Parts: sequence; structure tokens; C-alpha cells
Amino acid sequence: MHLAAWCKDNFMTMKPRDRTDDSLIALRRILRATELYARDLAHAVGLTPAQLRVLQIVDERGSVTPKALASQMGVSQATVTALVDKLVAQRLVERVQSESDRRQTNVVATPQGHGRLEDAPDALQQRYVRAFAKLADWEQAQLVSSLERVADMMDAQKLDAAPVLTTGDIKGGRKGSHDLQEN
Amino acid sequence: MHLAAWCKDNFMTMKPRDRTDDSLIALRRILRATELYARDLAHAVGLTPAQLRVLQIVDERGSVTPKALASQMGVSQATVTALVDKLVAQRLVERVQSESDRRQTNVVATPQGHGRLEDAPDALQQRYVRAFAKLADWEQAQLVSSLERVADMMDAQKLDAAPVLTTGDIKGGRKGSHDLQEN
DNA sequence: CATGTCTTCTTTGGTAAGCTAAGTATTAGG
DNA sequence: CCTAATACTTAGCTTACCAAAGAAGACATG
Repeated sequence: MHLAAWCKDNFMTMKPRDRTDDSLIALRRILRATELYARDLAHAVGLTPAQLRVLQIVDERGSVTPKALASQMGVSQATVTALVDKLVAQRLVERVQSESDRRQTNVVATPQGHGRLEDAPDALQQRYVRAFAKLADWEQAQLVSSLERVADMMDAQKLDAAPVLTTGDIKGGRKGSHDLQEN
Repeated sequence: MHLAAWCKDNFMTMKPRDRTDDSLIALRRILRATELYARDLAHAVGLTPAQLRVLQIVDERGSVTPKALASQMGVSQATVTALVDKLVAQRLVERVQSESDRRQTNVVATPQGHGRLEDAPDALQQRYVRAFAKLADWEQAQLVSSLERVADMMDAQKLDAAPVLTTGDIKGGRKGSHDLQEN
């Protein structure tokens, strides 16, 4: 491409395509970093990533039903049962029957479960938080607003996208296993 | 919390702690949306998320060794072997021996593999892209810069974080399985 | 009270992803 | 030629996940 053309594209018309790519690349880097960290972190705590997520949610909310866990995590109840089993085996959480509705089970963290999280609070966050704290006030504000905007764009998508994507039925016979998570 | 106190915290002192939390929440929402989409998308293409990632990388780079795939994806070579096997079984990629070094295998996409990607280009991106394109010019610029900043904060972290996290050795005898990915 | 229907959770049986450890070739260096 | 390193695969195991089928409480309605 000629230099003149390049200048025109970048300074005059400024195609948004380029920016879109940039944003996607940055997003992928974030995703990737988070994913890799989640593995290391969970390993450091002596749990698997999925188990850790359960423990975090349970600890944060005090008491959760498997149903709620499943919908918050976007997995099936059967999966939650399996994960909770593992945590129960390690005495990190307990199941207690609900008294109002005895079909329900409440999952609660034991003192040990709580302690486990204290020992190694989310390392990725710890480190990210440190960098974030160093930023100037206006930068933090801008970052938050940008991130929320991106999150909104994706969440909003989900609503009208789900039905569309679910037409993936055509090659595999699945029926929207994510329908649950509209709280 | 009393209303007065709330006002004080939010309008007067404006603790950065709140902002950090907000940014983390937004980040989690992004992560979550992406994860759920990856599943739906892969399913729509008739592949699993991991298989799709392999196919995408192979298609994008034309020809990749399992070693490179493993390091780019952050998984072990054995895992790559298994994933490539699946794709080979579906005739979406092929293995070809390298001529310069016959220990190496190059993975390349078949026309069908390439076609499969054309059929369903990244749906999450498609949708996100559409929303992104609707934004005003300055908003796009700000978003990109914010995302890149976050990505930088996380990537930079990785370098000095890895050794720290690897002390998770204390409970399980692992030796940095991610050491590979510094290209 | 009985009966049928929901809901909530667990069980079962199966697939995929991921790891480590132990091969098999192939190249590179004495 | 022999040894060491590299690149990949195989084998065996664990975890995550799902769908389908069960079990048991909740609830409405006859």
C-alpha cells in the first residue's frame, strides 16, 4: 500500500475496522491471561479452577442452593453436584437442608473453607489490583467505564443472540442449556 | 449503611477501592459472556471450544507445529496431540512431516477445515463488532486504549507473578507447566 | 385424602480436556 | 558410534461437563 493511501486511511477516514481488531486483540490477551492465572491460582490453593469458583461464590454469598450456583456459573446442576461433592470431601463446604423447603439444600462454607480463601485470595486480582491502584484517579474512572461498556455490549448481545446461536441445533440436537441464567 | 454515609463515600471521598471492585466485576462479566459464547459458538460449528481454538490458530498461521500450538494455547503437547487427532478424524486438518527436520510435524488446515470457519466466523466477535461499530469515534479510541491498558497490566504481571505463584509447589509438586509460553 | 404435576437435587453413564510419565524417532555433538 | 537433547505420540488417569432418569418434597385440585 502506498504511503499516501495509508495516511488517508488512518488520518482521514480512520476505518473503525482497525480499532475493532485492536480491541479484540486486547480482549483476547485479557482472556488468555486470566485463564492461565486461574489455573495457577487454583493450583496454588490446592483446588481446581471450577472448584475454586464454587468455593468463592459460596463464601461470598454465605449460603447458596445448587440451583443458584448452576445458574450463576452457567453449568448444569449435575455438574454443581459433582463439584460440591469434591469440596465436601475436603471439608471446605457443607450441605444443609433448607427448613422452609426440604427439597432445597444450602451449601455453606466451613471455617476451613473460608480460611482457604484467606490464605490465597485471588492472586490475579491481587496483582491486577495493585497495578490498578497505581493509576491516576481519572484513569481508573475511565477504565471502569470502558470495561462496563464492553461488558454491557456483550451481555446485551446475549439476550438476542442466544436464540440465534441455539439454531446450532441443526447439527447436534441441543436445546439451550443456558436458558437458565436469566435470574 | 446509612444514606448519608453512602453519599459521603461515593461523592466525597470516592475511594478507589470501589472502582477496583467495579472494574473486576466488569471484567468477570466479560469473561463470563465470552466463555458462554465460546461454548455456543463451537457447538454451532460442530466442534468443541478447544478444537475450535486449534482450528482457528492453524488456519490463521497456515502451518503450525504441535509444539507451537501447545505454547500458544498454554497446554501440554500431549493435549494438542489429542485435539489434533480429533480434527484429523474430521478431515479438517492434516499432519505433514517437516522436510527440514523430520522430528517435526506441521499441522495444516484442509479446504474443509477452512470452510468450516468461513461458515461460522466468530459469532461473539460478530456481535460485539456490530455494537462496537455503532460507537462514536472517540469512544472507540478510548475503549481500545483502556482495553490495552488492562491487558498490559495483566501481561506484565505474568512475568513476575509466575515465579511467585509457582511456590504453590508446596502442596503438590508441580513444576511450571507454563514456562513454555514465553516466545 | 389421594393423585398427579412441578421443582430441586442426586445418580448414572458417557464424552472431552487436560496432565504426567513413559515411549519412539530424529537430530546434534562428542 | 554413542549419548544427549528435541519433537511428537501413547497410555493411564483425573476433572468437568452434560443428558437422562431417579427420588423426594411441595402443591393443587378433585
